[in-house]
Amino acid sequence: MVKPAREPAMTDVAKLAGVSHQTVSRVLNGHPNVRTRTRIRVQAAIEELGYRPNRAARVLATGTSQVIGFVSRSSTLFGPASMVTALAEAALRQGFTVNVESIRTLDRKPVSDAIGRLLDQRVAGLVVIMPVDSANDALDDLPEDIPLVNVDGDPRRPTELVTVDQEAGAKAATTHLLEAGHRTVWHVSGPGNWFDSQGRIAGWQQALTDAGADVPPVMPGDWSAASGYKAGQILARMNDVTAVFAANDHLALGILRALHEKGQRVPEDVSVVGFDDVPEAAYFIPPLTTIRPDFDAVAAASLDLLIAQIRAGRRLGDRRILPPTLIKRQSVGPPS
Amino acid sequence: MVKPAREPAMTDVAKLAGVSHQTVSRVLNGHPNVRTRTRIRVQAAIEELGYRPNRAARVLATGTSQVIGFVSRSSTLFGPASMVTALAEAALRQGFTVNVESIRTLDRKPVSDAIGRLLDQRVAGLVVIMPVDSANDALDDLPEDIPLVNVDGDPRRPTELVTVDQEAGAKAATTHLLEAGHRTVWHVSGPGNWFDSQGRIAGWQQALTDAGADVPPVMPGDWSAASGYKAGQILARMNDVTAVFAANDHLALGILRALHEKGQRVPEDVSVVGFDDVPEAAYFIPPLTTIRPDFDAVAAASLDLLIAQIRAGRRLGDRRILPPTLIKRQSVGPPS
DNA sequence: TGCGCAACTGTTAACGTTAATATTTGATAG
DNA sequence: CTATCAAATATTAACGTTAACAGTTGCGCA
Repeated sequence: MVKPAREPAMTDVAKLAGVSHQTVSRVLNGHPNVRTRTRIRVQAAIEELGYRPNRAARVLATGTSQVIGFVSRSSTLFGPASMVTALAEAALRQGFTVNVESIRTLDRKPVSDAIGRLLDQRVAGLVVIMPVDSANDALDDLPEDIPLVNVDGDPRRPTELVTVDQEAGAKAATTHLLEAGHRTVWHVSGPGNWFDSQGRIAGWQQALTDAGADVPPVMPGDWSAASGYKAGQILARMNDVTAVFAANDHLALGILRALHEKGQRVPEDVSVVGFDDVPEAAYFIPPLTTIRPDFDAVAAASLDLLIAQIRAGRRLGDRRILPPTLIKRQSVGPPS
Repeated sequence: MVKPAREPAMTDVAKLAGVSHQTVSRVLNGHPNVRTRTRIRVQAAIEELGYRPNRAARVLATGTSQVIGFVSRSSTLFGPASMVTALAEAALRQGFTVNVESIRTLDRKPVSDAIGRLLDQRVAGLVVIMPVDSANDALDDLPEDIPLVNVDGDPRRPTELVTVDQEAGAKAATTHLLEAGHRTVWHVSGPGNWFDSQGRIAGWQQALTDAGADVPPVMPGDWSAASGYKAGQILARMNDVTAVFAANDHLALGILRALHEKGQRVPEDVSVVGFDDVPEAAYFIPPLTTIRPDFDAVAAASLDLLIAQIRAGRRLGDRRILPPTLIKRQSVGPPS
């Protein structure tokens, strides 16, 4: 008579293999000092019973899991959305799994709660995307010793940080436009409370002042094509605008459309550069010159830093600033 | 002397409150038959110690967790990417958390492995996005009684299914074009092994035959703007093409660009309709008429079905086919 | 043949919950 | 005042692992 009511546990395997459950545990965890013959017998028993170790029991016994907690604002923004899957995949390669807490707003309270829920599950470490100030504050509530990587966080904060070099990217974009012969470059920015926005504004300003060019006022946007479109309508009316650096590709898309509607040709009348290199950017009208951050590299670096901390059992204060690449397409040309 | 080495456990709370740990458990789980006075005392003790229950122990004791497993191909496609966050958020509202297994390919083996890892963690249920056949097969390996919802899966398979009504959407798109006066409508499709593609092709054909219109050959694409561009170049060369239904917005973007390059105006010379209503679609040149599926609703429905199963303790065979909406913009007009 | 020591294996006790069962308390009816 | 019974609380035993330690083998060497 079979009794399939309960899933096989370690003791069942042990009985079948004629060893103690501890030996099964040793085989499972690759401990040395197990005779090859017994190892094989145990593995056969595992196979035969279709035994799978119970994670919860392991977590309880060891006090830690092979799970990484991930906190981010729920969003269909290209960057964050790519991060979830890239991270989950990178984690898998290292034998970890990812638990996602997706929150609506980046205020301190919800972020704190989300982190709390993850800690309750004894996650081995945390990767958080905290691109604005309010969210970063929540990190103060954390215990000191939990491994943590902050993606796109406050560069001034002394946590482990992984981020794209926003300033370098913005500089490259701006310089590229100046080198094409433009006297100055306008900028349509992201939301002011995002560190990414701040970095891109800083890089743009830097490039302009380095070149001795005028620094026009920042046109504020919010990452959306809609806000790019609004800014674009204003820019299209001013006849001294020949070059625009948009803080991301969607803003650029809105700008392209506004320029098109006002009869301004790109790049003949106005040159445009974006940021992100979304997969569609190459098919905008015209194909968009843009800055490409490597999101896979960000995910991989985040995981590297996190796993190093997990191994070390403490924070390491490491950080990675990844340089983005300028992708030249047809939206940039000399001024006419 | 304080000993903060160990985190407070239920017994610590019990001691402080002067009750047994079982009473603490009862308070925590909202069981009846606890005197108000003791409840308050226990809660005070919990507060004072900063006690947080250990999930792993609970999972071990109950045999189930408040975690939902999510399996999907790692991808930055708009649909799937939106689903992760939408689902995580919906889950949170119901007191669940989401564990993501993101895999590179939808072959049977990796899908099976991913599901296995989730089962090891005793997830309460599974939400899987299995838009192609090979992946669906992996579902056969599952135990019968684990709650499961299949998003975008095989409509012919007898699992709980949540999906957008692809046929209805495609029909609406095609009919909209026919009603604008076009004699027929061309279709640039998604990859042939996706159920979504199949449904959209079927709906498009149906609408055409219902209207007694010619059914042109399907132009195959792969969801990418690049493949849309290629198809668009071919379409632009044929002078009897006046209307195109693209299987998604990115394909449509590529088509728009190809038409633009060949000097074909949209919508004067050719009308185009997309599918998905990505946030940028309203800023294409021209703004794209498209079909909008409600991804939040898909996520919410998935969770509803899953939770119903979890409560019932078995599969229920329920399914939800959600109707999408036609969003009219400026890429459609009468033939000239 | 037996000694010693490493290699291997087994035994027992955690880990922190919930479930099942036992006990105490307190109110109510007689 | 007590018997009864429900409500409230306590006790004990799982759940399935790993850790710590104890015990047993077997081999090389004297």
